[in-house]
Amino acid sequence: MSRWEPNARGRLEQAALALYLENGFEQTTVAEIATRAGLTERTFFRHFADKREVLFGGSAALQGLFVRSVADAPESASPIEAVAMAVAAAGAMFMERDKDIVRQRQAVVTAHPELRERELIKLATLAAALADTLRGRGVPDPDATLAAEAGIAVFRISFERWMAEPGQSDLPRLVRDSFDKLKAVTGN
Amino acid sequence: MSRWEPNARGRLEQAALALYLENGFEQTTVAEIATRAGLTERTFFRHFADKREVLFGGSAALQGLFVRSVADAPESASPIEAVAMAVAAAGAMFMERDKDIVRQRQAVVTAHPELRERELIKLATLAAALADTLRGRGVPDPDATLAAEAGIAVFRISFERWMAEPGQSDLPRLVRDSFDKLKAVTGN
DNA sequence: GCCGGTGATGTCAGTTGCTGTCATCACAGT
DNA sequence: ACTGTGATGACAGCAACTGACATCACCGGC
Repeated sequence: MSRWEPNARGRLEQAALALYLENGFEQTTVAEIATRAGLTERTFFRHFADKREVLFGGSAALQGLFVRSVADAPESASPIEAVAMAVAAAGAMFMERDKDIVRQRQAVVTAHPELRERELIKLATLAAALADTLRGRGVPDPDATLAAEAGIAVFRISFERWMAEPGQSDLPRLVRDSFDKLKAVTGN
Repeated sequence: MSRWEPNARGRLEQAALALYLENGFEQTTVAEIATRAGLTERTFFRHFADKREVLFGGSAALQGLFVRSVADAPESASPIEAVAMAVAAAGAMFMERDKDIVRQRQAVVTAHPELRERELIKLATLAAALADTLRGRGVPDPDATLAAEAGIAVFRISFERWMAEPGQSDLPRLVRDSFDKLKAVTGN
């Protein structure tokens, strides 16, 4: 038997989500999270920069998927098409997960402004990375930034609608619909 | 002579901006800000909810201007046109201010992730208010949300470009250009 | 099979953001 | 002159976060 139980980070994430759901974000203390995970407060801060970050462990992987999708899009694809493919791919990724857990996490985040702040900066960082990848494909600014920001906006809106729907609705399809709506709204 | 110097709030705002510029955001303590303003830490927190909020005193007025502009747009205006008018009006407002101070404030905000978080949630709130006003004009979702989000994205990008330019460039014009670019990028 | 390095954790003390509570006292209205 | 009010100060306290140092199973080399 090893000295420590494995997956300390995962245990902290689970404990945090559970406690945030049960008692609310501000009411739960980092010490409580750590204790429930069988660790100490200091160890929590070795795994996560702050009390909010524990809910955003997956953002790096999401950004990687986004960036790879844009980079791998066919040369012939326009900027907005490349972005749309990436957003659809990200949507597909979310559909592979347990929707209840995704929903729980999202409920906590949207219920607490401090967590919404963190989510917004994650999405902004994602948009910046997307724009950067587009520039790498030779797309000039402001086109690159605009396409990236528009893509993230569509992603957010589609994700929200997906959460709101009860069954196993098709997220990539919602994404495509929202892109069409955006096209219509911006000028036709 | 009155018991207290007038404009405590304004003094706190000035002191905070100066200290954030001189020493950085994390390095300056609230006690220092209060002392420079001739007040106490406790009084700071009576005027501002937290250490970040002191830089965002103008956001309520900005949101008011946005919402009023959309509400007052002619009935014949499409959602995106109404939003574009509001963004242009906001741009005009910024041009009436001392660009150096605006630039200083923005430099501090963009240099510190915590402050960027706060800025992002202010803009998100603004977008939500905008969407709400559009719905009040009879625009259904997701069109209202998409138009609002697109408008805020354009605002952000135009504002950034305006900050980057040296002279007294025309912000409302940058806004119109960005809207045209968005239209082109999304495929129209 | 022992041995020193390593990495994840624990312990503890300290700073700072932020809050609750009560006291103070110029000012305005009566 | 009397009293209520509002902005402030004073003080105590909690929780987030950090730095410094100790511990000790495990791993690789010998």
